[in-house]
Amino acid sequence: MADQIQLPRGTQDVLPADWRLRFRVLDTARRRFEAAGFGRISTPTFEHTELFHRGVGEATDIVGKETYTFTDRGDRSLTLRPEGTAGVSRAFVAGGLHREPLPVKLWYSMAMFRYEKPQAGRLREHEQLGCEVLGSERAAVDAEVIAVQAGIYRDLGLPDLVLHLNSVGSTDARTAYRAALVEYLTPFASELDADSQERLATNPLRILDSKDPRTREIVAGAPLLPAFLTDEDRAHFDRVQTLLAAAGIDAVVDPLLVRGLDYYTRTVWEFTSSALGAQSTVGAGGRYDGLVEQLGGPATPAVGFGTGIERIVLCLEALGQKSRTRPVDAYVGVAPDAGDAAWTRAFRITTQLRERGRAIELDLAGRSAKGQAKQASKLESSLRMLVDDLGARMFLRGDFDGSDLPSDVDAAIGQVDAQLVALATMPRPDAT
RNA sequence: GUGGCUGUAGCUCAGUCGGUAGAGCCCUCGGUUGUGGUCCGAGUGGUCGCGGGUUCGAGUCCCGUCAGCCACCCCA
Repeated sequence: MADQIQLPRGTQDVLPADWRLRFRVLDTARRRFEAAGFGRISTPTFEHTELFHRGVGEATDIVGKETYTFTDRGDRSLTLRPEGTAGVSRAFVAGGLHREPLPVKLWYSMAMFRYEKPQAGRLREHEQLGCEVLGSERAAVDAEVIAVQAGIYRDLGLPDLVLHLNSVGSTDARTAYRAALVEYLTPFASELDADSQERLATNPLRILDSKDPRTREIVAGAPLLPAFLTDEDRAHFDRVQTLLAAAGIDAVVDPLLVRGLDYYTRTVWEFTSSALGAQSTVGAGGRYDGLVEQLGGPATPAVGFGTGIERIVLCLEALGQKSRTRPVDAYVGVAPDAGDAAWTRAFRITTQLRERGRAIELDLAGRSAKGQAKQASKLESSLRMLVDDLGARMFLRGDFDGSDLPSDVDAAIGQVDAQLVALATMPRPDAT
């Protein structure tokens, strides 16, 4: 055998068994989004590199050191999307959605790419589910987006979730705060950890997030962002909290919460779960009132969130949850010593029952009669057919002889279908 | 990017002091059973992540490398 080709680092195959839980996540999200009036959107997997530089910010880790950037054969610089908001905002303008009744509500589920050191819950290619609402600065939009996100988690039954909430203020407030923070921190510059020293110049707000003990001591005495919020910012944030409370959603206000992307303004939040370990963020979001304009569109306030599907699945698995496959309605097998006529008959029965919407498993493995019976049981089929050259017999669970089906295929199918209807209205007999 | 732990069958793992690889599950077949559960038996399946080194001999010891995991970092 030739050498096996390994998975690229930080990627994964999603096998049928994995898809069962993922489908549940996607179905749940779709239901929640549609109930709230969201339409689905997809954007390209790669964009012009400039989109992320301008939109997300060159000083951010995600764009500064984690992108997959390449030059294509036409000498264009392209980047695999590391997050969803920039692309959706671009599409909002390019697709003329800004001329539709505002706000426009969009949801997506798309792969994201970040060159990071892989760990559980941290992949180089991962899938993010998320939404963006563009065209309204009302606090009700922030609260609605958070409520949809919380609703998805609640429907899925995610354990131990905590919503951390903060307001980073409007652009003016942030500029003023940033200046004050730099002024406070500069005398301590040599005592800060290396990363924070660098950020003093590039992205001082992120220093608030540092876990370095000495940096934290210094940060403890720093001016706090809430003091710099404008009256409008404060009123907006209060309103968001009031609405969340009205929706029965608990939130912990965390004045040190700062998000890693440059475009956030005002409300920012993060859902964490103790089930996840170090990568504890299940999903996070925020308002980004300046982004669309920065990308060349009309001034458009907006809010959104993203949540990692793999991390949700990890939470569900921590609960010991496994999703079951749909039980098959009937199992069709061909008698081991039968010939082509029997296979043709079995194939007709199978395809025609499927036309009626039945889930039918045809024994393509050519199992023994006993093997067929075992397999039918494993698939939770309570009805089984054994087809030979002359006709077919139908067995119910525990049935010894089976009953002969009409040799006419259409009549046989009608009889099987009627039996399935009858079984559906009866309690399923338990295996003994 | 920094530090640490771990890589043996499709899965979960055992493998002693270095002596040419095992179990359970899964899958297929057979037996038992008023026949699809139970139980019993058989079979399929592995260059021990990969590459070097030490040795008469390496799954086992050493070095490198790749990958996963944990913490940092970052974040969903």
